[in-house]
Amino acid sequence: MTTAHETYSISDLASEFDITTRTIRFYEDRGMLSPLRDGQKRIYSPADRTTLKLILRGKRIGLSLEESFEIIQLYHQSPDSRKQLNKVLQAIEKQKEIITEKKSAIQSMEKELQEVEGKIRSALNELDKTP
Amino acid sequence: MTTAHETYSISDLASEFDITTRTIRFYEDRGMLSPLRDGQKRIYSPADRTTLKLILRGKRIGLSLEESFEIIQLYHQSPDSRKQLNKVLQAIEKQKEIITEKKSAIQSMEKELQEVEGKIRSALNELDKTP
DNA sequence: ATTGACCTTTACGTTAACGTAAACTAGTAT
DNA sequence: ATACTAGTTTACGTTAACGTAAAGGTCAAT
Repeated sequence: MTTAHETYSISDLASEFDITTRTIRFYEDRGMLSPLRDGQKRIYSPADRTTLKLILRGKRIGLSLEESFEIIQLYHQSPDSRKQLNKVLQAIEKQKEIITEKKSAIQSMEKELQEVEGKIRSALNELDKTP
Repeated sequence: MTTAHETYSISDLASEFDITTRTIRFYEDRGMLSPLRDGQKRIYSPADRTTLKLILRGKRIGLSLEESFEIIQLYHQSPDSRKQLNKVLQAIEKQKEIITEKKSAIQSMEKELQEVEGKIRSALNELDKTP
């Protein structure tokens, strides 16, 4: 079974994720992407694409690039020693806490939005009763 | 039944939420807080405190101050006309979509973190088998 | 009356995360 | 040959969200 070995140009990724090429180069500057080169041109692998996806997903839930990068490094790394493995486990626990905190913030917000919605809807119902 | 009518100084709120007074004044500058005054001093009500809490919660899930403010205005407003009520309903739907999007981003991230954790744990188990 | 704790306004400085423009290159199309 | 399209580097500019003084007011306590 061979892998497709797909590649992407910088504008491929830019248009797919609706960002500018400047943004992608900026992430590279920050050490978060290291695409291959065809002469001068950057060639992105599926792994690069995944990295980019993770960065953008992190942003959407309020992670800084630095924080997203920490998580990404957890993926792209295969530690061997017990010591290394345990370090990674600790890092994962830390990230899970952060995520848990965000989850609860979102849940509160969702709950309150629904409360407000309920009030609005009953106000509308009142208006319907006695027009 | 009387309400306690509690008040807070700026540093009360700053220390409670672990932010600086500068931050609180900045939010006021942006029109998100409008505390009463005792002479020069700012006096914050429980409603102000709630507003601040909502701002900070918004931040934690990646909302800009502007976006948080939109949500806050949904709370602190009591519209009367059917037209107004429907507008608010639309705004709520919009916010719920945003929140839903963030929820799914968080869930993906949580899921993947647990996958990585699983791999690490089984790698540790392997090491335990043949030491 | 002076120290200290807290408050105020005003204003320039900083960081993250890009935006924007200039000047250049390399391949493709007419 | 020329023009177009997509890419490149370099570098100054911008916005959001505060940080960090500076200079001063107010009130209680020593």
